[in-house]
Amino acid sequence: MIDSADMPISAQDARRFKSGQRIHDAGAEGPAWRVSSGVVRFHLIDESGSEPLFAGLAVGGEIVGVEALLFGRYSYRATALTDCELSPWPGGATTERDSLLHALTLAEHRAARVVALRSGQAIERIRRLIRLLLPQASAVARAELPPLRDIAEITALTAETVSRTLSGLRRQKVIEPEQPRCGRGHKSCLVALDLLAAA
Amino acid sequence: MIDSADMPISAQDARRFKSGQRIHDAGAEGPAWRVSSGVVRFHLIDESGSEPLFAGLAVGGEIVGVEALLFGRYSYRATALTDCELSPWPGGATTERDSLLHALTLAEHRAARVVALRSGQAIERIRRLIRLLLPQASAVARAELPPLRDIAEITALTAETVSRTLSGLRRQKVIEPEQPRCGRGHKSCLVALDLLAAA
DNA sequence: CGAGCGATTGAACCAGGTCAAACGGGGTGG
DNA sequence: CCACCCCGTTTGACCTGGTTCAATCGCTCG
Repeated sequence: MIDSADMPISAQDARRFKSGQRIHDAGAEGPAWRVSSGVVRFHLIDESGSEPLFAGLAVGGEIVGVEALLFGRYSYRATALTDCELSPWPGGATTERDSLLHALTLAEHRAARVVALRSGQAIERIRRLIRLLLPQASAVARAELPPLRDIAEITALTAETVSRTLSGLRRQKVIEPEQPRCGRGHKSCLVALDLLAAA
Repeated sequence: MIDSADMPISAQDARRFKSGQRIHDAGAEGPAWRVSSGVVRFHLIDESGSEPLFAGLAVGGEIVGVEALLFGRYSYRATALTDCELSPWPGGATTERDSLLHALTLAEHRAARVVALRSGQAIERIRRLIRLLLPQASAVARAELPPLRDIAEITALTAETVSRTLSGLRRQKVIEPEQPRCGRGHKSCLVALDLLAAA
């Protein structure tokens, strides 16, 4: 009612997270969320105290944290891979049944997506990930890349390999430097899609 | 009514598929299914005519082919990785809402599972896959492995590497030979779990 | 300015890929 | 019944893409 004029439906209590920010932690309580934009990354917290394992990605439209609706607690840690916006789910006006089925359909694609990000040579994996990070569709687009160690974790490569691969892409003018080196605030180079189609 | 005496609830029209058998094809019409036992493998049929790409696995309890409920057609090809049993979904007595939420929760784990199968060294991947193929829980268990090329595809290795790795495991008595070499009917070696815990 | 952290770059190494050959069992046809 | 073929598996030799280890750079923040 109050401020929902130009927002997507039922986004009144949307929450925004900046790249790298924690969304929820494994074992914590909270609602399920619908991703309205951006990319969310999941971690499986290993019981044996070792560091969290990459466990998946969710993109716009998908639901995260459903298990909390059934069991009361999240199973995974979720962090924002890119800046993103989430709203509590289910929410608003959609028919619940269709909403659920749609969510389930999207969830089926999640596995295929991460598989693709770990298939083929380093350069193919990274191109696919960059594509995923770009705002959909548009033939030429820009996006800010996450820290190399995150890219490495998702693609099952090392940060060094990612760096070398990105350098190659930069040399071929597939992506633009724009911030070649980084300091504390993790921001990496921007990307131009152009040639990326040939993945 | 004829043969449903000792079957699980709502499994009247369960269908059994033998390892390697096609369950449904991308673009075909049909119901969604619930996997009651066994492991189902998905393929994404590449539009450009190349061979199908591995796109995920579903295990007991999960729902496959939901997209057909919304769009009328399957998005993936599904084949039986192990002998398995499916029944049309939704079916029977469960509260539909809970059933959907549960399905959605399981779907969230699918991505984590395939990621794990493509993480770490060859031997770890294969151990994880074997674990997945074994009937749950039981400390010592047996299962028949799929053809090496299937294992290779799932773990993002080559059939040669899989063969060498399995030979190693056989040498270490982690798995048992039982059918070391194979002919036309693809049946591979059987497995004993015992040492598999140390994955 | 100095510390800290991520990115970059180089050099050596190795796990796994690639190519090729041989094997073995089941199925098929004679 | 036997010979042959097909196909998945096994094994070897070699090669390479990516990892590992380590040094350096650059930016940001204190």
